[in-house]
Amino acid sequence: MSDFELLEPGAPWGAAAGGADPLLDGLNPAQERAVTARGPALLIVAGAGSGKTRVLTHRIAQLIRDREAWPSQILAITFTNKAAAEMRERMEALLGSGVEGMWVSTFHSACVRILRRESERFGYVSGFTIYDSADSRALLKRIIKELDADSYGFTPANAGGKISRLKNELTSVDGYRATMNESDPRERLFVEIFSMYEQELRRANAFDFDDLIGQTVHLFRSHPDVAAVYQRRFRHILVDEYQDTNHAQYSLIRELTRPVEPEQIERLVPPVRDRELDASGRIPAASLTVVGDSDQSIYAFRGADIRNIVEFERDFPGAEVVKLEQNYRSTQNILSAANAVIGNNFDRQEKNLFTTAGDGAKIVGFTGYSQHDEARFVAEEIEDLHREGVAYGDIAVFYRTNSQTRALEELLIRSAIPYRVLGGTKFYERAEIKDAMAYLTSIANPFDPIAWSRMLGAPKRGIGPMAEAHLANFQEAQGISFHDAMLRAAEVPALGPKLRATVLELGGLLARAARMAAGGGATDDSAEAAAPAPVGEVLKLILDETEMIEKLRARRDPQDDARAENLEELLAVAREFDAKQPGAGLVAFLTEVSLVAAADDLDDSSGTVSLMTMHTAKGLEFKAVFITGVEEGLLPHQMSVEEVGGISEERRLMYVGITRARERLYLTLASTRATFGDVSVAMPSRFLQEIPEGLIDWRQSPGEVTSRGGTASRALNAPRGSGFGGAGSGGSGSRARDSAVSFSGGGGRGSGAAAVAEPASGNMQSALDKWRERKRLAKEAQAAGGGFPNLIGGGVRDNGELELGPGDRIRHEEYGDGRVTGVSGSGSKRIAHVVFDSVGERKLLVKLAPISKVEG
DNA sequence: CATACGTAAGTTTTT
DNA sequence: CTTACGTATG
Repeated sequence: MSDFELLEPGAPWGAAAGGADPLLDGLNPAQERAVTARGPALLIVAGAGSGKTRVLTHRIAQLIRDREAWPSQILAITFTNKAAAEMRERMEALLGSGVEGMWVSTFHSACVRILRRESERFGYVSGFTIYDSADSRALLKRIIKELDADSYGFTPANAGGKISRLKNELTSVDGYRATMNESDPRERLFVEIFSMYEQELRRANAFDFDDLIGQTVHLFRSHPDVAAVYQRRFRHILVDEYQDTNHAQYSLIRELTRPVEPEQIERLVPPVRDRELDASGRIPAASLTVVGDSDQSIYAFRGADIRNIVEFERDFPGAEVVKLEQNYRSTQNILSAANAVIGNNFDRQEKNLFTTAGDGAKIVGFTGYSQHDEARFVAEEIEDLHREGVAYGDIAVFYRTNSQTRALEELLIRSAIPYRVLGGTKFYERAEIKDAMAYLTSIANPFDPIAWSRMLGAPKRGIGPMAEAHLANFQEAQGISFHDAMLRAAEVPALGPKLRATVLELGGLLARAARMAAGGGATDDSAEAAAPAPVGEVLKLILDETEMIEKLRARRDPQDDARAENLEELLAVAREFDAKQPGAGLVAFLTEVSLVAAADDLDDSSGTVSLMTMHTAKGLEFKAVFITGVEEGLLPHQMSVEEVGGISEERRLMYVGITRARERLYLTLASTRATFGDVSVAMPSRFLQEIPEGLIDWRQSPGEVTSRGGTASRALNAPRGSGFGGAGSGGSGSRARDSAVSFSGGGGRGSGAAAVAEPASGNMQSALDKWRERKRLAKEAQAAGGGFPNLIGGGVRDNGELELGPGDRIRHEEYGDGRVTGVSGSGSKRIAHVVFDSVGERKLLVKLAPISKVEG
């Protein structure tokens, strides 16, 4: 085993180096204990930013360095693939060599790996497809239609949700049938759907997401000899984010940490040596380390069970618990806010994060009139931060729901701020990408009806539902693959000569591509026994032969151009995969694509602002963080308000968001929010009131902004009563900047009119200026067609041809007049640098900014 | 069988 | 305001 080479003599450090262990250098006592503790089980309660990744990597490094374990005996479970890659990298840096054989991966990746090795044992083939939620829904749609279950209120979404929940609880069809209410016809129908769904998955040689975990557990339970292989191999199992494990994942860990009984031992290969055994003749259970923080449990909706961590000591007798409470990430102000918010959850263990980093800047609060106003503030602040020297890559914008990205993106584009949206409508969810991927999936798994059916229809080639049904019937009757069925299209009488030719041609293409992908067998026209072709080449063949890209380009919809580009991007991704993992093969590529998580897209070196949901943000950190939409109904989300424990979970989400920030934290909201057509009133989130007043510097407090969203003048005269208690309404820390005006002192709540009527406590002149400014903005917004002070006019602007050069005077709808100092970039990405008379320097995307040239 | 157009419905968070 | 789905038309 090459593992021995890890410990080269003369390595810069080592256990024998004398004096302090470099792996413990700079750790606090709790962290040190978490690294050095040995025993059957260890729970590391790691508050946000307490250095748990460091502890985890150092712990593993120590195990390997001191020869307590080979890398191949370690299984480390992380929450995302990116975290896994990072951990592996840090480990290699610590040990100064590779860590081949060590499994560092997500639950899902680890399980796929096991299933691919062992799938034959229960009737699957190694090339099985992994169905994403869309595929599952497609399958359920057919089933529900076939059973006429929609008249009972079943939809692919609700049935899929219920099945997913059951699978996370490891409940099988039979298990559910045994406990259900027999007299409820709806229940019986559901069992029918569930049962058919499982049957179809099996026929399709496919697993859904939840199966990956559940079937692995099932495999271990039904095949103790298989389980023994992994129980013996993994001597140290480490699980990160343990608070978000569900029952299936918990059970998997349980299975893996069982001792190997004597009756399994003799069959193990390579033979078990005596020193692997304990006194009772068993291979002792693996040592388990879990890291988690129950305050950061935010995945209850997908079955995460907080009890897994709360009851850890009961589950694993002899467990040691180490608490990490010192925070190395955030300033005291940020931590105080986080502690204050989470302190309102009643059912938690008392825990207080502290830091020695100092107070730092105050948290900045801002209330916009609309989400556009809010987004504008975010964009401006990002520009200011950037001017201060904060890199774009150190800034993140969080939100509760993906739909909030729209307004933010619009403003970021116009401000020429480079940004990236993580998650959301992901690349691999785009129709054209799924179309192309369907070919690859079908090649890897010719029994997959979902991929096959998608492939038939894209691009359009005259094969419709009828032809598909005939072929599918033939396939089923013959018990052959879809590909073979296509090659025998001549035996399907219902197909006309034209269709038959089309089907045969497509079948031929698939056969050719499949031979390429499989390699090995010499084909009739080439004598050499080829190695499996790179994925990129297979995909290239598909794209060329189907002319998917050309067909898109031939249309004149500009959206189709973007789709064509996406396909080219996919080809680049495939080639990159080939270069990175030569010879890994098609199935490996498909697996990787299936299991990418939203946060995996994050590229630290990209130099862009990152936009993401607060769920995606878990485990990440940024120098500056904006939490947007801090409103009742959004955060906490309306849906969660009625759920039991919903508010607590939302509060944890807020806590996770706050604790991502290292130095600067912004909390923003809007007083009105547009959904669909109309505008609804938004009230400040209850979580805002839980943050001590003195921690927040309100640039514009909720009290200053009407909840009625009329014109600006009405806004100023409207009564305050937005339902917001005293907590933030008295922003005292007004900075001398354009949008910062404090109208009232801290106790000014309840006075009928804001601003103009009560300028005494503020600065009369600035209040009046502000009022004029708002009025002007409101007028402009109305002229632009909005019924309320939507500060951005509707419609897509295109200044494409606008010629600008240094010295030109321009007028901006929002910032007023200014002078161009320079233009950079080219084409649609031309950026004008403008010094505005009112707000100073701004960078604007010429194509989209609301500007016009002023005759000079 | 494909396209074009109309209408209805729907927005929590994700591996 | 979008997206998905159904219907009428080529």
